[in-house]
This record gives sequence, structure tokens and C-alpha cells, in this order.
Amino acid sequence: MSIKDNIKKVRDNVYEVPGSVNKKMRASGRLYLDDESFEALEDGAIDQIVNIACLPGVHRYAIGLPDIHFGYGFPIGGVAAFNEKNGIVSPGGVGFDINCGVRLIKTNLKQADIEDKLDELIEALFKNIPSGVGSKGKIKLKENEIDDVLNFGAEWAVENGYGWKEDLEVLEENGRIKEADSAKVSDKAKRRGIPQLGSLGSGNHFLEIQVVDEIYNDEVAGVYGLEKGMVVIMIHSGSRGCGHQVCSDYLRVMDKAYKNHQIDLADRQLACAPFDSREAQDYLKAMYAAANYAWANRQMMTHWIRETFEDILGKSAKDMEMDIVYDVAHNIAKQETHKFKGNDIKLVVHRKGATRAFGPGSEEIPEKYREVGQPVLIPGTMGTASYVLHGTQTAMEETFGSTAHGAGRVLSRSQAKKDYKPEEIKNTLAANGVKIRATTENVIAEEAPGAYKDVDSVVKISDSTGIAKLVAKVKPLAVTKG
DNA sequence: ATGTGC
Repeated sequence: MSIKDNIKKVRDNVYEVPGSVNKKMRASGRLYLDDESFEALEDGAIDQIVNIACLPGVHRYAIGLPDIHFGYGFPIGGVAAFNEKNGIVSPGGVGFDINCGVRLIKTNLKQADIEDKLDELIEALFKNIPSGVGSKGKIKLKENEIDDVLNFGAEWAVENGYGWKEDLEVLEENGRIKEADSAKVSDKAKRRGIPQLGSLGSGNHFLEIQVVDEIYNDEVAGVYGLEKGMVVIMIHSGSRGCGHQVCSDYLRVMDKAYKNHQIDLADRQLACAPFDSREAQDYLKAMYAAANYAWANRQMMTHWIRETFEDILGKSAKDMEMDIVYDVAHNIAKQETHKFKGNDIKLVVHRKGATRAFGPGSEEIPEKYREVGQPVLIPGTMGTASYVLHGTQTAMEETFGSTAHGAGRVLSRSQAKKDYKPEEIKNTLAANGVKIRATTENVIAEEAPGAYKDVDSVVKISDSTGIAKLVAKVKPLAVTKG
């Protein structure tokens, strides 16, 4: 008997986990999957959806997105919203890499403009943007400056010469959540954050030079400033050791808190506290601070990417129109107001491996994108395509304005190393015309595309269910890996 | 993801 026997299909590519599977459930679950990925999904990830649906104040349903897979407490590729009145906040619902996210930068260059400079460009990017496990940034942050980074995020970066003032307009939250409070971040997290600011990280984090390969929606692509054949740059990076430490610190706090507040948990990894408790409020302020760190981090890398293109191509970044298209968070919880049965409900929306996909008219998105919905950036795996989608009204109604964030892992790192040889992967990439520069051979095997679910199908399910709609496909020309 | 184990 599998938990899947209890699940019924609601409509094409949407499954429901009934609230009756377990007596403790306070809501039902929803899974956005096609039949094939539903069959392939591990029961453990569905168990996690059931566990979340048992948490206090869970609103409507616990959601599994097309890239759902088993994670720490909460699945990755999931959304859960908890009512501020009687609900909880949980670090496991955000994950370790707070504000791991994606930024897309456009140019006015065509592939032909950079073709003979591509080797030089990727080599210089690899050199100018520190990457790898434990990598350190190249700036020397003063002890007291880390508080400004945590409290002001990308604003701090721009004020300190990293990038343009107008960059801030096209970042989720304008690159700074004002409720952040560095006083709630431990000294240990700050100590880890200080040397790492302005670095890419490792694993599936990357920096890619890409070309727009296909346009699915001319109108929206036009609004986002994208056209076929355009060279773009994508950054996939997070809050490094700083966010990791904030998560670890508050998991410990919450492990005590849930007992003190007498919250019944199906899994200790769901450790949480009531929204209005001191523990939850402290976590939110610290988590927002780590999110700000990640926005500052991507902002600094943006600056060095522009400098690198200027150096190699001999034109100014302004002349190359290296504007940011958008920047999205993939791991974050936010206080948001959502409509339900005609009422405004205040929720803490936990997105773990999920992209905000606010639809047309949302005041939270830049004015220039408001008529078409926000850009949704979904990275592929090494050497494969990435996608730009737009947020929709359907997402607002069904998924708290959220959609998938990428290709979920299907092989563990160790398994990937057994199954793939770095040399093979490099040859395959080369055959597809993709250049790669990585810190280690190891990471190339660990990040083999075969170790991940196909991003194309993830995006297709998002598009067909309407929780985000396709705008453009971009394909890599060259990639750097940490 | 991560000073890739406390």
C-alpha cells in the first residue's frame, strides 16, 4: 500500500492529497505533476506534504510543485502558507541556502559579437568572480560593515559602488527586506559571511553566458527586453555560509520552541514556532537579513560581470545595455496578503525551491512589468537550457503566486560521481558548443545533467497548469562552476 | 546548499 493510492487527480497535471489521509491533517495537499513524474515521485516527498498539512494554521493546502523532491522536513519544490493569526514559521520551510536565487542580465550583443572572445570572457569571469567551496570574496569588509550588508542588502552594494541605482528597481523586494535585523544574526553567521561576500559558491550554483534561443511570447518578451539571439548572463547563487549558519542557529532555537509551545509535529525537522512568538519573529528578522546578504552578493557579482565584459569587449556596460531583467529568490518565507473567498488573509508564505510568480497587477512587482506579471527565472542544469516565464492570475489563485524553481536532483552527489566521468560530461558539453570552467573535476560529475530531472518537463507542467507561462528559452554558451 | 560530519 502506497500513499499514492489515496491520491486523486483533480485535473490535468494536478493531483490532490485528501485531508483525510491522516487524522491530524488540517488541510489537503496539491501536487503539480504530470503522470510520469507522479509515478516517479518518491513516497517520502508526499509524506512530507502530508506532514506540512498537519501544521498549525496551514492555509488551504500544502503544495508540491513540478520539481518536488524529498528535503529536510519540507520537500524542495514546495510552498506552504501559514495564517499569521494561528500559524507557525519554520526554518525547514525555507531551507539552508536562504535566498538562493537567480538573476538575469541582458545585453544588446548578439552571439556573433562575442564568439571569438568567449574563451577569454569565461576565463576572466572565472577569475573575477570567486567561486568554490569555502571561497572568499575579493573585498575586505570591515567588521561593522556586515551589519549594513545584512540590513540594507543590494542597497548597500549600490551605495558602495557595485552597480547602478536603477538595478534596485528590478530585484524582488528591491533587493532589501526592510524588516531584516542584523542584531538577530549570530556572530558566527556574521564571521562566516564577512569573507565570503561577493562569491558564487559551489554545487549547482553557476554563472552562465547564454543566448536567447526561443521566444514563446513576443509581447511579454518585449516588455522584459528580451529578443531571440540576444546574449544574456545568468547568476545562480545564494547567501553562502552566512545563510547556512542562520538556518542552523534557528533550527536549534525552534527545536526548543516547538516543545515549549506544545506543537505536535510528525517530524522533528519541521521544528517551528507560532508566528507571534519571540522565536518566530527573531528567525524572520535573521532570515530576512540573510536574504539581504544574498541580494548584496548577486549585486556585487553583477558589477564584476559588467567590468569583465567592459575589459574584454572594450565597450562600456551602459553601451552594451547590460541591464538587469530581474532577480528572484528561490528559498525564502515572506509575509504576504492573499485573497481567499473575497477576504484578504495575512500569511507567511514559505517557498522552498519555489519561485514567486506574481501575476499582472501585483503592486509588489516593478511598474514596467506590472501589466504582464513578474519575470520568473528557472535555471536548468549545467549545459542545459534555462527558462524565463511570467507570473499569472492562476498562480495567485492556486499556489500563493508561486511556481517551480528548476530541475530537482534525482541522483545524490555520491551516486552522480559513480555514474558519470567528468571527461565524458566535458566532451558532451563541448559537442554542444558549451564551454565550461570549474574549480574541480568533481563538481562536473556531481552536477552532471543526468543527475537532475529534466527542466524542460518541469517548465512544461508549470506552463500547462498555468501557474506560470512560458516567455523565453535561453541556452548556455559558457558556464563557470564553483 | 554547506568550513560536503558534531
